[in-house]
Amino acid sequence: MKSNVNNMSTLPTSAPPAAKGNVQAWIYDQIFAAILEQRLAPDTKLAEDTLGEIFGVSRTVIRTVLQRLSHDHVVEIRPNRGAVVASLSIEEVRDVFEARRVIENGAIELACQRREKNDISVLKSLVEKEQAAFEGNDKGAWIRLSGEFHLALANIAGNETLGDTLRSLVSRTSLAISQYETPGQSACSQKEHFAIIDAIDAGDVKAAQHEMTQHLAECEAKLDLDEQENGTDLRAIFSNVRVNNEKSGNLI
Amino acid sequence: MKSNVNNMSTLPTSAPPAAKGNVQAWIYDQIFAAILEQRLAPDTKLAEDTLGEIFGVSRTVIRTVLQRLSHDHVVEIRPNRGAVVASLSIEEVRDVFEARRVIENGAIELACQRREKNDISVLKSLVEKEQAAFEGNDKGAWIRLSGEFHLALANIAGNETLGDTLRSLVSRTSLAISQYETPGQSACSQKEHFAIIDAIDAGDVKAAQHEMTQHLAECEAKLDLDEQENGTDLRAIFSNVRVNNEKSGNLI
DNA sequence: ACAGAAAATATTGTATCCAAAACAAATTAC
DNA sequence: GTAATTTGTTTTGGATACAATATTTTCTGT
Repeated sequence: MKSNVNNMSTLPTSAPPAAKGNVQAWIYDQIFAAILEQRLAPDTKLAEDTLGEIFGVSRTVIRTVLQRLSHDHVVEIRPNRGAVVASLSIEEVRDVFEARRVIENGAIELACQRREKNDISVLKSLVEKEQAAFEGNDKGAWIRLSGEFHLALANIAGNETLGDTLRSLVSRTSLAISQYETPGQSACSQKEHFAIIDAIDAGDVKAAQHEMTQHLAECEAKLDLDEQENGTDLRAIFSNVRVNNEKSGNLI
Repeated sequence: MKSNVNNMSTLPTSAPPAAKGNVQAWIYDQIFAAILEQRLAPDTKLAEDTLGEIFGVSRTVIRTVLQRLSHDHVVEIRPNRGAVVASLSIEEVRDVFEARRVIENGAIELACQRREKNDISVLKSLVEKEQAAFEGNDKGAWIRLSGEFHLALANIAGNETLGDTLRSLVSRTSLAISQYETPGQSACSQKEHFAIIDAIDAGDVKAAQHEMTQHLAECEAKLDLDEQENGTDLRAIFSNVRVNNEKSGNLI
């Protein structure tokens, strides 16, 4: 009842259609995976009717799936205006990384207390798979496996609540990457992952936390998070400009 | 755009019916508040039809609301068997408190960095309201305000993601209390809240974290979390008993 | 030709309807 | 009388129909 391998919080993969009755879960996974693997870009409209036709179900079930996805912060539902693939503001991306630092360092503390013999080897084999995907240029698999490593870590911590929270944050990190990544910058994070594993293996909480903090900071640094022309800031950028329209006609 | 007072993650209160169009949000708040204030006990069945009649809407909107509540882990939806007020296992309660320790200690670190002049007084007035509710024996308000304090703290930390996560955890804590509280044990947590505030006011991260850890541990200790006869363990408890039915007739 | 208004179209929100599953009751077999 | 099966009722899951709200297109006046 308190094993480390059951009920693991995992990321959706493009699994087979599943048995009957699970259509809903299957569609959920399909859309989720498409977003995480960046086949659906942020702000893409997700019309209920269209999706219903694609998956051969009515709007009803699409609607519940979209609601679940919006709870995961992976799609955004705007009242009366439908759902779109979520788009994170720079502020939100910073928050997500900060939250991850807090939660994952907490998870490390617990993982060091509760780790069992073969936990470390499980982690290592995950990172090896990740490395293979990276070297094979399978970006989708790489992003997914990279997240899977962090979830496996939370899993060793043995706290399902914390694991679920992290799952949501990891998904949003993938979204953030697809939105803000800088072209050539996909460096190998596996080295950092191995460093974290080694510190945990040695039972050195502080060191592991330091590596994790470092790792997350590097991930964030690889993104292009400089404030630039967003729709909302357009006004500020052109604050010096004064145009002759009827409302500001008395100025200048 | 980065104020500490806007977009605060808050607990639902029995607010007025709201404008038109927001019926859904209103019903959500009504049910949520009823659960948090313990007017709806864990495992209470929440039939779609009944709720629809009560609130004068169709099952469709009730279903949406129940789905949202289940995302918050406040109700549980069992496939083909409807929704009930969520009931936490002892394991889950422990996880929730552990997760809160991790997240709230992280929030304290951030709050100490980012606190502004009147943040402390806001916290203090919240705890004073809490004390009033406690002394006035208004248990519903007390539980809500007690949670509100923790959310205000996360709010000062200025990380909305962390705040949302904590909101969910605080709700589940209320549920845990209603399920596992020991009769006479509702001691005043206000003293501990004030201690946390003072430490933050002094900018002493370590001390504040220590107080928080202590506070959460005391809350958890007030609950009756001893393993006892759960339905699942009945079999183990009566493992010595052998009854004469056709299947075990050959034994004894 | 362009801006604004108005009509047409498309999409979401809600209610209702039907099918499938779960639950409760009653009947039957032993 | 008890256990199991069958029947009837209730409740959920999903599809469709209709209403309300956006969005797009067309039309009109300057």
